[in-house]
Amino acid sequence: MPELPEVETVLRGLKAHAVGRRISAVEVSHPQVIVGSPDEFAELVRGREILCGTRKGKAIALELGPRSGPSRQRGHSRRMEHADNGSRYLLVRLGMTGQFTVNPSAAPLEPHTHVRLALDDGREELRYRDPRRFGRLRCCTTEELDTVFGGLGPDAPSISRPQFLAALRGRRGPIKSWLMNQQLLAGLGNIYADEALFAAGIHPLTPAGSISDAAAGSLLRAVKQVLRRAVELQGTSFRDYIDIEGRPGNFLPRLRVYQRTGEPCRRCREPIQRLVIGGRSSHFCPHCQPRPRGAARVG
DNA sequence: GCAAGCCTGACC
DNA sequence: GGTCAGGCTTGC
Repeated sequence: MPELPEVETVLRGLKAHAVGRRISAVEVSHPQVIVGSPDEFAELVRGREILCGTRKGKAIALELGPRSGPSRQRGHSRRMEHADNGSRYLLVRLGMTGQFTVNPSAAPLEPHTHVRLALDDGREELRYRDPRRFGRLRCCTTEELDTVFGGLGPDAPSISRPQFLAALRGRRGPIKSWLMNQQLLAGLGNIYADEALFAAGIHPLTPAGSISDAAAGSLLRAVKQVLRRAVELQGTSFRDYIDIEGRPGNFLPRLRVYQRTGEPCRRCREPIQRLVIGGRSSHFCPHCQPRPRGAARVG
C-alpha cells in the first residue's frame, strides 16, 4: 500500500536505475492501467530519455526528453524542439498494489505485469506490475502535469505550520479523513494517518476544525516525524509493497496501531481498537487517544 | 468478506 | 462547496 514513504523509495530507485536511460520499446498488455489510449501512450513514450524524476504526495512524474531517432528538421532551436516534440511526463500512481521493478528482459514475467518499458539496448526493462490494477500510468504534457499536481495539497513533509492550521480551519469532518484527503495534504494514506494520530494522541473522529492550534502543532510534528522515519526505513511492506529492486520496506515493526486491533498499546497496554471512518478502518488506542467531547459515537 | 487509493455521483 | 457512499480489483 504505497503512501508517501513507499513512493519516495520507488522514486529513489527510479533515479538510481532508470534516469538517464532511454525507453526503447513499450509493451502494454493491460490497457486499463493506462490513462487514455494505450497505443498513443506507447507512441508518445517510445524513444524518449528519462531525464529526471519528481514526486508530489503519492504521484511520481518522470520527465521525458524529446524523441530520439531521425529528426525531421535538423538544426532547429531548443524552442522549436519544445514546441513540436518537447518534454513529456510519465505520470505514475501506484494505487494500492502497483510495483515498478527493473529486470533483465529475459527474466520470467511475474503475473499481473501490465506494462514493460525496454531500456536502452533492451537488455533490461522497467516493469509495471499491479495485481489489483488500481494504479495508473499516463503520458502527459507540462500543462497536464501542472493540473494534476495543482489538484494536490502541499506535500506533507514540507507543509508549513500556518498552511496546516489554515487547512484545518472550518473542517467539520473527522481528522482521520482530513489527513487522507489528498487535496488538502498530499502523501498520507491509511497507515501513516493512523500512526500520526497515535503519536499526537488525537482520536481519529475528532472534528478537524475543532483541533486547537497546540494540538494541531503536535499533529503536524507527528506527521512529519512518522514520514521521515518511514522514508529512512524504506516504507512499510504489509502485503504487496516492494521497491524497485524487489526489497520490502522495514517500517512494519515500528507500527504502533495500524493493523494491531486487540493487541496491547505499546505505550499503555490498553487493547488497540478499530473503527470504520469514511469507509476506511482506523486503528487507535482508546486510552492514549481519548474521544473528544461532542464527537459522535460510532459502533 | 475484507483491504486499499482514487474517482464518481448523490446529497445537503 | 463539503461530505460520504459506492465501485473498481484480486488475494487472502
